[in-house]
Amino acid sequence: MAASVPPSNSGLPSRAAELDAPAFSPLYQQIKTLIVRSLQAGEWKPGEAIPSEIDLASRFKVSQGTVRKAIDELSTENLLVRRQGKGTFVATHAEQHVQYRFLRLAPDDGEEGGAQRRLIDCKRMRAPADVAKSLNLKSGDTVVLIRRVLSFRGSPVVLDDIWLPGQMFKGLTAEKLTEYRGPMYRLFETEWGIRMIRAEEKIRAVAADEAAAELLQLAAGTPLLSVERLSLTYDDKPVELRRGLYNTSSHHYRNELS
Amino acid sequence: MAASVPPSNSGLPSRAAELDAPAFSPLYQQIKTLIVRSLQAGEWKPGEAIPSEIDLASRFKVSQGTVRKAIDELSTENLLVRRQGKGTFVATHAEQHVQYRFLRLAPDDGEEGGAQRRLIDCKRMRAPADVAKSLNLKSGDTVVLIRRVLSFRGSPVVLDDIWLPGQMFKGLTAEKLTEYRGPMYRLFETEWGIRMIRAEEKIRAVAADEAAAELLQLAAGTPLLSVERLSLTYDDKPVELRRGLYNTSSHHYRNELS
DNA sequence: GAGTGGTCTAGACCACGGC
DNA sequence: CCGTGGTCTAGACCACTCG
Repeated sequence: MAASVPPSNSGLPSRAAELDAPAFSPLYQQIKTLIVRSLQAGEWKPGEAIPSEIDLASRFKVSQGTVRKAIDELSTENLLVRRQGKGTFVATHAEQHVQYRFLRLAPDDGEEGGAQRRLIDCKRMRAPADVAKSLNLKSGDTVVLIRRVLSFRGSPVVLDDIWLPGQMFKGLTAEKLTEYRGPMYRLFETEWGIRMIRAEEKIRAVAADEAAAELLQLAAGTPLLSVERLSLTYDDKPVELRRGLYNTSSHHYRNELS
Repeated sequence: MAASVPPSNSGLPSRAAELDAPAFSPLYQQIKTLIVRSLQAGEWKPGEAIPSEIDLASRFKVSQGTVRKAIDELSTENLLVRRQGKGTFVATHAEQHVQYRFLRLAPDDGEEGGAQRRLIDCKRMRAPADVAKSLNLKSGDTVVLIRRVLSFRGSPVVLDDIWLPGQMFKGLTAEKLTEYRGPMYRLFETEWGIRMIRAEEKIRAVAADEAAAELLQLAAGTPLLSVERLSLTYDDKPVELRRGLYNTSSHHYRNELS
């Protein structure tokens, strides 16, 4: 970390031997990288507070303002959560102000109400080619397939097929899933230390096939929202492929554009 | 604008006579409001540069850092665009790095390729109740209804019904729409000074009815993505209701979650 | 070289939360 | 009361753009 005198870009990253590359990284960017490394290494766990800005500033030998800018960005990226007067905390999928941070489904009338989960299946198998490709696995690697249904006010609305790298999720069993109270992503954090940071979704309209129709209690051929979600952890490493079918007869997928 | 000495919240807004309200608004927030007012009033037009940070700082009698923070936020809200070495510019739907800033449809294979537009209809009428409600109009107010089809590589993919407040869009005719080259939102900016800032979408899966099926050249009953978009201008005032039907057989709606 | 945004620092003070 | 994040200032220097 460049000290007080000329901040002449003498930090850790950048300075790579790539010709004609910009190869300039501001100090606060380097601090960001260092903080993310610590998060990744588990130095501070989800829900815990990280050191205060002043502490971090002295640790990295930079001014508080520089640490502040780094934390600001990590905060807008939802890796950290600032709480005035209390401190800065590692973001978590539990106790998040909203449960189901990644589920964009909303009831047409306002009435929220929690979801009931029903586990249909949970097994280990060899990854199909397309799944392997999305998860950056070798074809033939083992994956966990979870199939489940979410119901709202008694009506089944979401059918999810969830694919996870078998290597990462050792000991994931149907029992663990059914026993656990709380969001699945919270279980992933506490049990395997895997945090979903962001996700990319591809959405289309499809007709319900026989299997889906039965599980969602509707007629085959009914139009359903198909939501394919690839969830990523630090460094944009993909760790979950989720294929959901949503019955949108009384719910909708909401999105904000800007 | 509070001068150099105690920045004791003596700005323009806040300080309202509302009891037990927080009633504290940081300086940079007040600056933000002032800048938005100028944008709204058309002091700087889309695509133009706004005054430099130093100029604005002296104009508002605050430090450059405070103006900077205000502009930073307006920039992440996509109202302004910063360009190092050149200045800060009013965001526009034209010449935006991507055309169709609000259209989240992507082809399944990477191949981009522009859209062909075909205008089906453009007429003025009394607003249906639901449309009036969404657009904050009185039922019976006149609205413009535009119906059009977007095609990619020759295949019709999107059928849009676009509802606009008649009062705001005086002189909008089918001719104007067909003549104009470039995104519709750009036309709205130049012709009526109306800028779409952000939008909210509700997405569901529906079956194609006869009319939609014919226009999109597919069988009735085919599952389609229904995208209802409410576009807002400054102050979150709704100015467009757009109901789109997307054929997602070779395209998908992409979304980023974080 | 002049002008613009971008980074970094140092220090003062304010608002909030909890002991 | 103290410690935390939040705001504001002032000034220095860097990187980018353009004439």
